[in-house]
Amino acid sequence: MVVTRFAPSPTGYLHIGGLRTALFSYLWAKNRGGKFVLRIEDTDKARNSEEATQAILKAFEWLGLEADGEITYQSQRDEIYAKYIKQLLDEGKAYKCYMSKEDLTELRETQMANKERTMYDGRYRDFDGTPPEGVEPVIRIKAPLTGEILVKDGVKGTISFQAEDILDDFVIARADGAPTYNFVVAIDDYLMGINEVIRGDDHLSNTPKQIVVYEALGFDIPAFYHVPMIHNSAGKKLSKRDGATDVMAYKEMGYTPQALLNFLVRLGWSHGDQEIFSFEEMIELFNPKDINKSASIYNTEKLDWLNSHYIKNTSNTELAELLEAYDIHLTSHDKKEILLDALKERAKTLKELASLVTEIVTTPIEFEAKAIKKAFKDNAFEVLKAYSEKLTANEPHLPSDYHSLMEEVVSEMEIGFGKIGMPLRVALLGKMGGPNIDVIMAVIGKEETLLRITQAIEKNS
RNA sequence: GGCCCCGUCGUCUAGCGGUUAGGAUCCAUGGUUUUCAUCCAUGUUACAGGAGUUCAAUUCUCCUCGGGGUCACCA
Repeated sequence: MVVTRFAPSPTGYLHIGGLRTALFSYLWAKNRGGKFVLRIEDTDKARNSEEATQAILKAFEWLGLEADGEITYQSQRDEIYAKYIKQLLDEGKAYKCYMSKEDLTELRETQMANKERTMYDGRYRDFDGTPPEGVEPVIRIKAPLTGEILVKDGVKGTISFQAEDILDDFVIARADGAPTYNFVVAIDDYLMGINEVIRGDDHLSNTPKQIVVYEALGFDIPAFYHVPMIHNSAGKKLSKRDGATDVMAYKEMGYTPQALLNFLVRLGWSHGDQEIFSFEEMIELFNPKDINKSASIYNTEKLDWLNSHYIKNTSNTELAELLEAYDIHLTSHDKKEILLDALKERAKTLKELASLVTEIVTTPIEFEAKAIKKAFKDNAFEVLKAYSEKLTANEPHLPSDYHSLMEEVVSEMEIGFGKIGMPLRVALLGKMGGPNIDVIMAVIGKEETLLRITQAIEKNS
């Protein structure tokens, strides 16, 4: 069974890049009928926070990505790691290194000065003398010093590293006994049964080290898929400094989970020419072998397009519910269908949709100068008054009712349609643009329409 | 700097030796619309460069250039 994972360190909110690799992992697990598990890498106590973990979980919940099984917290697994450290020590595959931090720094500086590769010199690798006083040792793993390490990657192909280029006896446990990242990752992935690792390609150069751990412990090596980074417009790795990378910020901006997921799945992955994917289709069609090799630049133009697409294709009932979050209460409005049908094709985000609704249901307080100049000229007020009289004498309900009355005025006064449309529009909204006026009137009703016409004439006479 | 990865329209991408190099987005223009938006149509724009291999290279190889990632007792 395929088991994939997402393993964030809880140092902040869930960001776009993390979400994409999580999505890929989730999709692949579900495609294979396998499991997607979550592991919180919270070994760095200074930088981690419980709020960050909760923020990540909340984002997952919003997007409908549910992890299978219990969440694993590395901070609760010290005993497990200690056991494996002891095992390697006992087997002579790891050793205690008594080199002080100062000596290490000095060594590194010397190497840098000589333009050599900075690496541990292995001075305690075969040490069997008396340890120096007062130094708490770190544990180092005996890494192969020569030979080739192959990383079989499902995205990039097989990558060859030379041990002498990249490896030294790296630390697996700090002086305080805390295990290090490359060590625990390998152990956890193995113990959690993870056999397909999908992660950012910034981890590619860590992989040989993890392979060293896998091999020292006799673990099976999982399949790796290193997905390319998402870059900012400057072409650099997307970071929290780039703004708008908090997944939950997209909720606040009025994006739907469906649009965000669709946008992200197409960043670095494609299925022919298809652009729109339902969640079910993503699961059915996703395969990590189709992931691109090259990084992509983060640009939200397409997200806006997708979001408006999904808004247009969302039922009015559901939209009304989503708008509750913006303090717009339409769920029991009798003209809900008419209103939302007219507005949903003009909004890129739910937030925009909310403000469009507000614009219509709110009586205008101000009138745009440009609009007044263009609409309230000639006999505009005469036309508006004529329309008011028509309204008063009738009981219109549907947009078509209001429209018919406009037609009557037009034909009786022998004017063009624009002569009534424009002034009426500005009287109703205080500005140009917007949905059909008959729709607006049907939504706000006869009384409100009359009121707005009256006030428009009063305020602009 | 060492090591590793990458390089098709501005952006997201299709392509897997022979294509008028396709789609989407963006932008522009036209049509529809009383307005705006939607929608429809049309259009501009790309194989980083240079050597090979081949009858034929966007596609395979090498080099150059460019970009990125990574080099901790962080994860």
